[in-house]
Amino acid sequence: MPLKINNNLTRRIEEFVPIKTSEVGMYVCGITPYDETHLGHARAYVTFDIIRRYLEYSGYKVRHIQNITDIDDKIIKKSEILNPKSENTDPKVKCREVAERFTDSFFEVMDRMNVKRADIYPKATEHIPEMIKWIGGLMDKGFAYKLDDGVYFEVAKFKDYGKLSRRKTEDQQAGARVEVDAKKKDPLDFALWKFAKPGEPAWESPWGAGRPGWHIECSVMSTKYLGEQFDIHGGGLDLQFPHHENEISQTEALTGKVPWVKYWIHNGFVTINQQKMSKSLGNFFSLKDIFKKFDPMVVRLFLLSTHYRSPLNFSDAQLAESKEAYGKLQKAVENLNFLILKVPEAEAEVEVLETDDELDVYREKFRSAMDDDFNTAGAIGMIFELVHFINDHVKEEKIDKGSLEDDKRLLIELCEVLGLRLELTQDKKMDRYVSEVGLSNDEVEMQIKKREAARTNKDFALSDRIREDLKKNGIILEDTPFGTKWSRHA
RNA sequence: GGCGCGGUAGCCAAGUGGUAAGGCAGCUGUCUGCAAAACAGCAAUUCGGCGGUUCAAAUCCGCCCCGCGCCUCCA
Repeated sequence: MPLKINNNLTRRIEEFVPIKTSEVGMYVCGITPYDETHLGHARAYVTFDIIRRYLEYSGYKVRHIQNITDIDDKIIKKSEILNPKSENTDPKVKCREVAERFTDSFFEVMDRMNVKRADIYPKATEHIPEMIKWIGGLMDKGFAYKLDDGVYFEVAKFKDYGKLSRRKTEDQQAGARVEVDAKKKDPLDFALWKFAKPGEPAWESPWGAGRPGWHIECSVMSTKYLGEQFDIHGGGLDLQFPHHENEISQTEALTGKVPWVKYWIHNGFVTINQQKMSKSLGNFFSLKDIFKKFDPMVVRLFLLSTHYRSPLNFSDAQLAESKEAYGKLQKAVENLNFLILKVPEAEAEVEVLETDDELDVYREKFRSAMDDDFNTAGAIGMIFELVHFINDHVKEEKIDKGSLEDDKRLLIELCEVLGLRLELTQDKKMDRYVSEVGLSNDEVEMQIKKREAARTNKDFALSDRIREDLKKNGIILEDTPFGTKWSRHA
């Protein structure tokens, strides 16, 4: 079954056919680093991480570019708040400090969420000469004009304006909520270059010192690293208009190559109490705060439990559900690890082969869910069906080590496509546990031996007490036909 | 005013014509010294409402109700 993608440009589910046979160029709109990364950002970047991972799983080589808007009004504003005003400090340096601080923080939380790094993270400030060249080109072609506060793109000159967001200029209530700049030829015209006010960071340009407008960087940097036409461009749904619409206008106006981008993908919002989580409403939760309560993998599972285009409502109760669900996945692996150590090799080759065939069914079901516009919710359902199969399989009398290893391999494989680590987090927990509480593996094993002796002597009061004491220290004991299994739960 | 998303069990959520995945919570049973985990079973006779098309509709069409988003910086 071929991969199908909901293309926001055509508003259709389309078969995915990249421009080059086996390589995919993907550009994702990145952050403006002026504040902590929040759950809404996480949803966007986890979504595109899944798209990238699944494309790679499907055999494509993916070139993933994600920009960092390291200069803009919000960063300037923040630099003035964070640094007490000082005439001696270079505004560019002040802005860079803000951008670097929050960029570092962004990478830290994304790494914890197991989001794969893009191939390149181009920064706006490092592409100023290219942007100036583009703006000059647009001026030469008659798509741009200069006012006393900047250079603007003239929307009326670009006949396809609105093709992504399905907006007609005349239908919009221009100035409904934001005052229209009377000097602009049309309220929809947008800045390509903004002239600097005193004290603002500025770069020289043929039109005057200033900084780039918001949209130009994405056109310039995406085409620089992916070519004048490429496969996928994505970001949050809130970027569709005006940001992506404007990007299309200026790019296609300049290059004349249509379509600039073949597939447009937008992820839905995270909401709180059914309202959009956003900086402007102030109802956002930073990932760092969420991680104080929930493991990053739990957050990831939570984000993937809804299709990427649907709204996703955030609440602690929902995350708590995801935590339980994630625990069930971990439990299955723990269980397999335990049994793999205890169970002998297969006697008959035949049984192993049968298991392989059965496992393939789950892989195929998983793939067909993912092929359907990256239906992670469906794919997770399939993973749980596999877990169910494994838990059932494990109870059979004739289980052998080889088929248990096959079970584990597939479970890990599918979770890995979704970026869900099952074992590593567990290891991290153990490290943390040992360093914080100081109960070593050997000490736990010793307690278990003591308890086993007590059970043999039918001293259940003692054995239960040992189990209780360990539980207070986060060690869970479970008795199985193969002996007592233990695990740590932070 | 324009454009768009959604309404499926107590909660979350897949499913776009063939008779309701999965997760969480709950109940019953099996297993266990007791637990835990797991497994088995129960739980929506039904998919916001009303009509229509069809042998067949959560899925297609029409109308209506409700929640939300974009049109402004935003992932």
